[in-house]
Order: sequence, then structure tokens, then C-alpha cells
Amino acid sequence: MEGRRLAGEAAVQRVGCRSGTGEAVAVFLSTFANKVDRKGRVSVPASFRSVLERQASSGLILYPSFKHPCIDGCGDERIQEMVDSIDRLDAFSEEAEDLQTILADARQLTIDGDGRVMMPQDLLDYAGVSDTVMFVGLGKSFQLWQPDAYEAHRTEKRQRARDRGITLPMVGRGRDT
Amino acid sequence: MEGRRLAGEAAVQRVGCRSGTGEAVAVFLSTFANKVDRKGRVSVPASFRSVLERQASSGLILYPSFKHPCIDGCGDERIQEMVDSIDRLDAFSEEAEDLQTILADARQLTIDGDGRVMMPQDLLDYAGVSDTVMFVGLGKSFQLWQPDAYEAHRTEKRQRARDRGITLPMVGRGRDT
DNA sequence: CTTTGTCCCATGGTATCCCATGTAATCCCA
DNA sequence: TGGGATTACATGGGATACCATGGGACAAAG
Repeated sequence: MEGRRLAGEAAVQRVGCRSGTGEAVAVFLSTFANKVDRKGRVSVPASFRSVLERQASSGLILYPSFKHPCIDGCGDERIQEMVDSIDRLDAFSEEAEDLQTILADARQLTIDGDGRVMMPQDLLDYAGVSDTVMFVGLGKSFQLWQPDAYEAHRTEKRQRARDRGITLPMVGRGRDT
Repeated sequence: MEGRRLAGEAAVQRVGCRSGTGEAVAVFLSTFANKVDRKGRVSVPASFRSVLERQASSGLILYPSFKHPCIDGCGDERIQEMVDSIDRLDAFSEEAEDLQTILADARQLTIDGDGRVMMPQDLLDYAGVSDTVMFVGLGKSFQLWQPDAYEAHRTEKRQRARDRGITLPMVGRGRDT
């Protein structure tokens, strides 16, 4: 009965030596509705945690979406790439400045021993979240939505995809070029 | 051991590393509004401090921004890069002279035991700061703004980014091999 | 001797740690 | 192949540590 603290480590450890349980996938998948408690804490879905924990430090980054009333989220790797990308632009270009607003609005949150994070109030406000938030997996990143808003968004997007006839050009698994 | 910007390396040292202070990614993120007390002291946001402390000496450098009524700030690493870059330019070019004024106007501040710095009065004047200053994370550097001025600046940049349909030119995929 | 910057300690608010509980999913063994 | 036992996970609450901030004491500067 060594306690609950190890939950995270145990899960991670298991990834890799076991395939077939779904938690071994290193991308953000599916949606989860979790509660925001009165202290502003929310549990990060376990499967999201195991993805995040593989990255540099066990944290996650949130920032308000440009296009939607929701919160964009990702792990450290992605932010690091973003910083590097911006760094290659002319330091004083308008493009660089625009992109930097993402960094300025971003929050880095640490996941505590129980798998939770403290949600910044202003981000909750931006997404219209009160007591429940939906984690939506988008592969290499994810989003947080107010449940009803997400449902509306989802049906709209699915409808559009159907209307247009969606296509997906696959790239080979060329991770290692 | 200083130059550790390798995203790759960080990614390799994975999981389990949720030791006590499990500090975050080494970039300046988010914004913080802190008070300037009557002695001219300001607390440097804790997350900024942890980034600065990773660099050579635990200090920080401030200088008036070229483009905006704000103060630019960074750590030792960045200043070193800047010096090297300027050094490569033709010594008597106008560009070099312009850039050298940054160095001339720059101040190196030491962070005291309580995580604070003494803000030079002329820099505060330049940015129009009276009693509150905002620390704005920009990745590898940061800025200090008077709150209202920053809000206006942020709104403008964000609007422009939205209008243009912002895209991230990620250098990601085949990164630093 | 006055001024100014640094050091040290105190404090309030908040985030984090740690423990407990309910529930759903999983495992195990007959 | 059931059904009890066990584990994993989300959630609540109390205790503690951290952080931003204010003020006094001391040292260096003019």
C-alpha cells in the first residue's frame, strides 16, 4: 500500500512494456469531462498525463485559442519548438511579435502528485468554464472547452467535414527520416 | 555547463522526474503584474527566476526597447549572443552603432535573497511605470510594461494576428539532428 | 550626517502536498 | 464465464510551503 503518489510513475512505467491497453499511445486522444473544484483544481486525464510525462518536464502549457472560445494545450516539447521557431524570425518583425503574444498569454502548469493542475481563472473565463471542463485530444495537442460550447463546435465541424467530403493525405511514418 | 537549450536532450530525460521542484521549461512564459515598492524594488516572478538561475550568473539585464515604450529584459545567455552578433558586423556600420547603443543603455541587475531587483528610475520613467509593472514572457527574453500600455499593445497584436490568420512556422519535425 | 542600496525578518494570501473516499474498470480464480 | 477482490482514477478537504510584499537595520556612498 505504498500510496497514491506512485500512480503516475506506475502508469508510465507500464507504458512501453505493455501494448494493447491504449495508454501506450503517445498522442492526445478522445475527450474527457472533468470537474473544476472550488480551489480551481482539475484532474488531467490519465492518458493525457502519460503523454505529457514522456516529455521534458512533467508540466503542461495552456493558452487562449486565437480562433475559438477555448483553451489550447500542449506539452513542453511543442512550446520549445514554438520558441525556437520564433527565434529564427527577425527579432523585430511583426510576425515575431504576433507569435510572441501566444507565449505572453501562455501559462505553464505543473501537475501535482495527484495528477491535477491549478486552472488560471482568466483562462477559465475566456473559455466560459464554470464547474466542468472538457479535455479534447487533437493528437499532438489538445483543447479545453466548456461542455456545451464544445458540443456545438463539434457538430458544426463534423457537418462541414461531411459536406465537403473530407480527405486526409497520410504521410509515412518518417519520424526518423 | 550552460548551453543546454537542446530540446532533444530534454526530451530524452523523461518521466519519473517529478522531484520536488520539478522546474519547468527554460523559457519565459506568461505575464505577471508585480508591485514596485517605495524603495524601487520589484519581485521577479518565480518562474522567471528559475529560468535565469539556470544561466551563468544569477542576474538579469534590462534595457529600453527600440520599438515600444517598454523595457526589454533577458538573461546572460541572450546578451552574450547579442554581443557576439554585433561583433560580427562591420565595426563602423550604422547598424552596429545602433545596436551598440543597446549595450550602452543596458543595466545588469542582481537578484537579492528575496527574489527582487532594484529598478533603475530612468527605465521606469521610460516605460511610464509608477507602482505596478508587468513582466511579459517572450520565450528567450521578456519585457516589462506599464499595465495599461501593455493591455493596449496586446490587444492590437492579438487582433492583427487573428486578422492575418496566424500560422506557426514550426521548425519541429526534423529538428536538430 | 544624510542618502541610498543591501540584508534580514515578518506577514497574508495562495498554491501545493498529503491523506481520505467513492466509483468504475480490471484482474483473478474457481 | 461469473462475481468478488483489487487497482486505477477522479474528487474533497486539511495542513503546509512558497511567493509577493512591506518595513526596519546595517553598510557603503556622497
